[in-house]
Amino acid sequence: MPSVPTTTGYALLGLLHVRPWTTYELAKQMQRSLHWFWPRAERRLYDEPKRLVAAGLAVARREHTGLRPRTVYAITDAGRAALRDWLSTPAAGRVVESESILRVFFADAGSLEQLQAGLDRMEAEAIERIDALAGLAETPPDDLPFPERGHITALLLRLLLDEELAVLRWARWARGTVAEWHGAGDPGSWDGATDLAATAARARAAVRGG
Amino acid sequence: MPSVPTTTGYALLGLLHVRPWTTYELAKQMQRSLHWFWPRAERRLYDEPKRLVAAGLAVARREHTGLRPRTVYAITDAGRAALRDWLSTPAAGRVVESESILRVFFADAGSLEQLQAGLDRMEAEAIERIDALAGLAETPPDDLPFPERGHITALLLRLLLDEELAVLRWARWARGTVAEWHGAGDPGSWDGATDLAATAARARAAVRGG
DNA sequence: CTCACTTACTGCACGCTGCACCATCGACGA
DNA sequence: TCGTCGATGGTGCAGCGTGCAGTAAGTGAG
Repeated sequence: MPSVPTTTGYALLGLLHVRPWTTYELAKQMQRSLHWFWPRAERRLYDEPKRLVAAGLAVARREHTGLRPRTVYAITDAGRAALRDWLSTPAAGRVVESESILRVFFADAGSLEQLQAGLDRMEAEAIERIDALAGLAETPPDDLPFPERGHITALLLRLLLDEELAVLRWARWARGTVAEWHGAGDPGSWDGATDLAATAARARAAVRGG
Repeated sequence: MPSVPTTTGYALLGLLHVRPWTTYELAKQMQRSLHWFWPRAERRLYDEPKRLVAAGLAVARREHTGLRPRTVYAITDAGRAALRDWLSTPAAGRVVESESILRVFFADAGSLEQLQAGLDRMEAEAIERIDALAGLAETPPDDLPFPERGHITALLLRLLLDEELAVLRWARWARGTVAEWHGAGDPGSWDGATDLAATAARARAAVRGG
């Protein structure tokens, strides 16, 4: 028996709370917005709504475009109630998965050039993501699909942009730092311990300084 | 046929490159370090090394503690070569999964109190993680398990701490901001659009300013 | 009319998780 | 000496989730 609903189910329910969508629209919307903090493959979005319907949290309506069928999902009152309740339950912790960081962690198994290429790639990825997020942020309020949700979008985009900026700044700093190393396993005269102590002190101060 | 090896397989191979480990030690080590950027359940670490052995990238040695058997894994030359080659392949993009952010995104389906509790929870989680990371960072160099890898640890801890600090600062700012809202769906007189435009401009400037 | 792109899905192998379950070892106190 | 508790060292299984291949119809540009 599946655990009705999963977090992904609630994510879909949240979208349905805004308005009804076809499965395809749900999938696209997922890529455009939820993708940044709840990435799920398109494949998932063809099974999950069926479970919401089975649980009575949504209803499906079969429609047609010419001969081609399509399914439109809408939230039910039970669905709205479930969504509201879910917002009070404890959230799972934040998860970061990064192959790039993993490669940095094992950099001493390879060459300095490999490490530098990885850092360049991380900087480029951060810039790409910042460009995309800034593009979303610069959408004039009149063009927003759901202007009544603009304040929430503003809140979130600031978080996402700040996270990416932290990665970007780090990548540039790291690139400059490793440029002075003698190899991936040999930092030359760079004093990592002192730098790290300063970082830790800065972090402790930020925590206190709240 | 499995795709030998998966990224998790290379992660294990990277650990074996440092020294041989028992499965149990691999699992614990995974929780302590890789967990921050390549989280995998302990369960996985009992199957994955077997595949490395099957592929000839590692060897297993059965040992005994009294009657209880245990398996010690070590990397092979083929394993070292595979790891080196992997470091040159393109990395998958960074993935962030956060139920907390998801709940903020759908905050207008609930109450202002629910949103505020979520933000408090995010701040607390960030502080927890910063404490843990700062604790690692403050380990005196003499106590490091692998002092020859200290420069890499210093690089990484700075990234992880900077990311968490960005979340912490945002959570505090967001908490102050929503305190003036009239409801989760009603920002009162708060001008999110202007704030967002400023954030976007700041981000664009940071990208250029490299 | 053709071709490329979008819309709208299904099947399947495999990665991965969480939980339940099993068993031994070592240290500690009653 | 016995009980028991935490660390060690695993396996089985249901179910979530991904990526890719495959199928098919609508739509617009040239």
